[in-house]
Amino acid sequence: MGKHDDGQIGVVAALVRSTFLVNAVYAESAQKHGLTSQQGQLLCVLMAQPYGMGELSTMLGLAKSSLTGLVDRVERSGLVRRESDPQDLRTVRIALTPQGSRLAEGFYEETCRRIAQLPSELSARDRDTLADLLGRVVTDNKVPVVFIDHD
Amino acid sequence: MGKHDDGQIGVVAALVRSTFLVNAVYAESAQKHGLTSQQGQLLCVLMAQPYGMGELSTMLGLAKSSLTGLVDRVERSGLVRRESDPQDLRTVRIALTPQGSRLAEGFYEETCRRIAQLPSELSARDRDTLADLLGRVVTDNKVPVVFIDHD
DNA sequence: TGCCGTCAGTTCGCGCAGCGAACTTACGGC
DNA sequence: GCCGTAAGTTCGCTGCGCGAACTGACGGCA
Repeated sequence: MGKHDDGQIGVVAALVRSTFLVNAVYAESAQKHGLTSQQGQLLCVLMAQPYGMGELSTMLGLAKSSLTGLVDRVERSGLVRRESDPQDLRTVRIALTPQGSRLAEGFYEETCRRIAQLPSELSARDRDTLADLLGRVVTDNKVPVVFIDHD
Repeated sequence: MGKHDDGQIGVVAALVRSTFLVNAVYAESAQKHGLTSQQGQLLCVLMAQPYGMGELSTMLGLAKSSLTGLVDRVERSGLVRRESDPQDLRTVRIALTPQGSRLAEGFYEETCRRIAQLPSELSARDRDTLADLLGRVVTDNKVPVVFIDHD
């Protein structure tokens, strides 16, 4: 923690400030697609597969009641659908509509492009190292898969 | 971008997911001090020195009208004060009150501690490397100093 | 069969966050 | 002294997030 002799930033400040940066880029990209950050995040999670409200609540770290509203708004935009499970009438599965799927793809693609540009000054080798180290931090801390990798 | 052969995560996903992680830790730490993330961020910025509304607006990436409300709420809690500049009666300087300064110190200290724990599985050497690489990303992209390093 | 604890999700009321448009006041040049 | 401009505020709006209370369905168990 704290500055090093050579003026290098501490790992804590680096994490916080890069978070600030990614937040801004993410929000900006979402806005260009008519979404909020939270809505974009929801769509990205649903790209993998449909989930129930409880699962989404856990993955996104939100109270169930917060999720109801978020899904409501996104459903109202026609991007998502509540599907009921005939096996268990209590549960609901949130799935992307075709329109939502298209929008999610577009948002995901642009967001990836923008975020990929952030470390563009780094060498390919350094980017790999960064991905490795950050990836280990992420897995060590059991961060839910709120953003997937595609091949 | 995309997964590597060895299952390593891509740099984009690593950035997004670590951002998600830091956001959560930051919010949790703020909450323990009776703050929201945004209020905590404001206090951290003001730890360095007082700023005008316009400067804060730029640094935090918010509209001026958004800042008015944020400062209002924090001022109402007695953490911050609007000081008027006799040289230019239009401008206002936002400064921490003694109470706000104490709270900011406590919040900052705990947040640093928590965030420092995130890469605790990494070797000291790897943490340094991570700090270096992320620090370069941050400076390359001209992220405002929303979180400082102390020695 | 009927009851009851539990689980999934929603509703409600609240305060915070963020925005743009319109406004107020002060500064400073001419 | 006037006018363009700059700094902040106000207003009305939507979205976000929470906890407490509620509804309805499931499933065990007698």
